[in-house]
Parts: sequence; structure tokens; C-alpha cells
Amino acid sequence: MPTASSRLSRDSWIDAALELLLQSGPDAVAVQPIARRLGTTKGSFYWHFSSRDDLLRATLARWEAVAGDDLIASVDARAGDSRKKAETLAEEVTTGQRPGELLLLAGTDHPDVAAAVERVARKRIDYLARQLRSSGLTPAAAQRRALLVYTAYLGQALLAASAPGVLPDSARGRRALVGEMAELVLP
Amino acid sequence: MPTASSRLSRDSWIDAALELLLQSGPDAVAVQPIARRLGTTKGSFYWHFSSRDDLLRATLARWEAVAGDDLIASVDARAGDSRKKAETLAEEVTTGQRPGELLLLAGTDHPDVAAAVERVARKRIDYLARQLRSSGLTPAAAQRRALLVYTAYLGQALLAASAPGVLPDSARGRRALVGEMAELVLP
DNA sequence: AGCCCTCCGTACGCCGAGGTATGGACCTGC
DNA sequence: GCAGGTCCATACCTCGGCGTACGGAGGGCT
Repeated sequence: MPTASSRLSRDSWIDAALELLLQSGPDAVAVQPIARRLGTTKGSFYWHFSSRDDLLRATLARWEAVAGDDLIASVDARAGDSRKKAETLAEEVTTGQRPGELLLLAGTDHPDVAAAVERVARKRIDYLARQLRSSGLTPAAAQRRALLVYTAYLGQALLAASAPGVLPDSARGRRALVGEMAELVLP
Repeated sequence: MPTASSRLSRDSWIDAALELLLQSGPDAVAVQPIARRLGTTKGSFYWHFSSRDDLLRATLARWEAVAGDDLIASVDARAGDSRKKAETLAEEVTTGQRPGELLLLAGTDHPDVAAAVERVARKRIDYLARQLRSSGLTPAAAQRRALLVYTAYLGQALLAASAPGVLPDSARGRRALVGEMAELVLP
């Protein structure tokens, strides 16, 4: 929060924008609020960016890297067999989901948003499918069931954000749900 | 689109607002756009409603009735055994979902929205659980699996809105996914 | 020292939203 | 036919967003 270096870079803006994107969704990526948060003004912004849409695109690109490749790489680096890895990704998707991220997924007319969302979803599902194949499923079954598992986790994240009362109260109970889904999907 | 009766009622406004809510989410429930769509002005609006929030609350109440009780009653009235009914509800939730409805579910800070969403989710899940019990599951298992089924369908609706490319192209393929989920969840 | 290029603060215009005030059209009952 | 209530159009205010113009601070180079 301090005036780190008095002089801002393009990345400083993207960092703050990503934080707001994950917190409150794409509509929160607005120039003036971010400027206030950074303790600066629009004069700085329009030197680093050509428009608000320019910032949004850059922020989405950063999100895509973090939520897609980085997350998968982090999951894959941890110990465990295929099933454990699939469950870890599930855990990340359900509990690690930031509120604004769901607003991204909930569909926006912005074409760049839709494209980024689709690429991230595909990467995650393909990763799940690879783990399921390693656990013995045929490629076709693994693909179908990876989709089922991923949608179940997305739905759980959705309910956690909007209707937490219908989910188990305890983190243990919610993990048990994840486990039961894995149980059902594996032979 | 015609000037139906030149004179508008409170319900006319709620009808139009619900349409926009389901189409583009709660932020789209705005006075002036709806007035334009109805071919009238704010002068009419502020006679029937005290504020924009008044309209939003009324629209949510209507949505809750339609998406909750009415939908379940409609599904339940159709022919079929418990499993068929559960699949029918699934079909409605996945394919019948309007884009704006997901924005409601994706979490909003508005307390009235959150409360309405939670009630609707609970009704649907409880209905699913009743069908699963009728199919032979124990009450506890039925409740857990109803939750899994519902989240899988919500997630599918989410992907349909934001990343349709990762879902099967054909309606047949998507129905097959629903069927596979039912298969997995029943003993 | 003088210059230039980088970076940012200030002030402005535009638009579209929420909300208010007011007057007038139109029906309704007496 | 006329008085009063119902319904709505117009004009106006504020606020907050996007985008632009312009000028000035500040450091590096010669």
C-alpha cells in the first residue's frame, strides 16, 4: 500500500486490476477506482494503457496464466498419485475460487473474456482426464468423467459463493463430498 | 412491443425486469433501459415503485416463484418414475438456464439476492434428494448425492454459458452426460 | 547548465445511470 | 360538466464512469 517507488509501471496497474477482478468481477476493473487504490490518477493510467479495455485484456491474460498453467503446474508438482492429484485440483477449484472469478465464468458478452475462460477450462479438464486415464479409465470415459468431475466442482464453488447454507458446514464435510465424487467416478 | 393498453401496471414493469434479469443479470435491472423497452419514461416507473431497489426485490420474488416452486411443480407433473423426474429437472437446470440466472448464482453482495438464491437451491436439491430416496438410497446418501448431482448440473450450465466448446456439440451428447451422472449416482 | 524524454496531476467534456418536481392528460363519479 | 384521483411525460439535478488536453516535475545526457 505504500508509494512503492513513486513511479508506477504497467505491471503495477495489472496487479491491482487482477486483485479487483478476482474480488468483484470484470466490471470492477475500472480506471478511476484502481487509480485511487494506487494513490495516483488517470493521468498515469492513460500513459501506460490506451483504454480501459486495454487494461482488461492485459488483466485477463495474466489471469489466464495464473489460473490455468500456474495452478496446474503447482498441483502437479505436489506429491501423490493420479487420484490424489485430481482431488487436489478439485480442492483448489472449489475452495480456492475467488468470488469474482465466478462472475467471469458466469458468462459475459465480452469476447476476450469468453475466449480466456474457455482456454482455462479446457486445460483443467484435460489435466483431469489425464489423471483419470492414469487411473485406468479408457480415454473416452476419462474425458466424459473429467467433465463431470469438473462441473461438479464448479457447481460447488458456485453454491459456496451464493448459497453456502446448502453445503456442509465443515471443511471436512465439503472435502468428503469431493472424495465421494472421486469414488463414484473411478472404477 | 405494441402499446398494449397505453396504461402500465406494476406487473408490466416486473415482467420486463425479469426478462432482463434472466438475460443479462441483476445489473441489467435498470430503470431507464426498461422504460425505453416499454416505450415509456421514468415518470411512470416512480409512480409504481419507490426506487430501483424496490423493483429489484419484486423481480427477485417473482424469479423465486418461477425458478423454484413452479419449475419443480412442472417437472413433478410430468410422467415418469423418480429417476426420470430427477433427469428432467437436470435437463431443465442445464439447458433451460438463462444466461443472467448464472450471474445471480455467481454471487452478489446484495443480501436479498443471496437469500432468494439460497431458497431456490435448497428447494431443488431437496426435491432431487426425495427422488433419490424413492430410488432406494438412504436419506443421508440421497442428500449428499443430490448435492453432487445438482452441482454437476450447475457447473454444466456454467460451462455452457462461458465455454461451450468444452461440452459435447450435440444435444444428444449433453443428455448422455446427464444420463451418465444419474447412472453413477444410483446404486 | 541546458535539454529532452518519461511520467503523472489537473481540469475539462461527455454520457448514462438514479432520483425529484411539476404539470398535464385521461378516466371516473357525482 | 366538472372536480378529483390516477397515471405518465418533461425537465432538471447529482454522481461517477471513460477519455482527452495540457502543463509541469524530475532525472539522465551532453
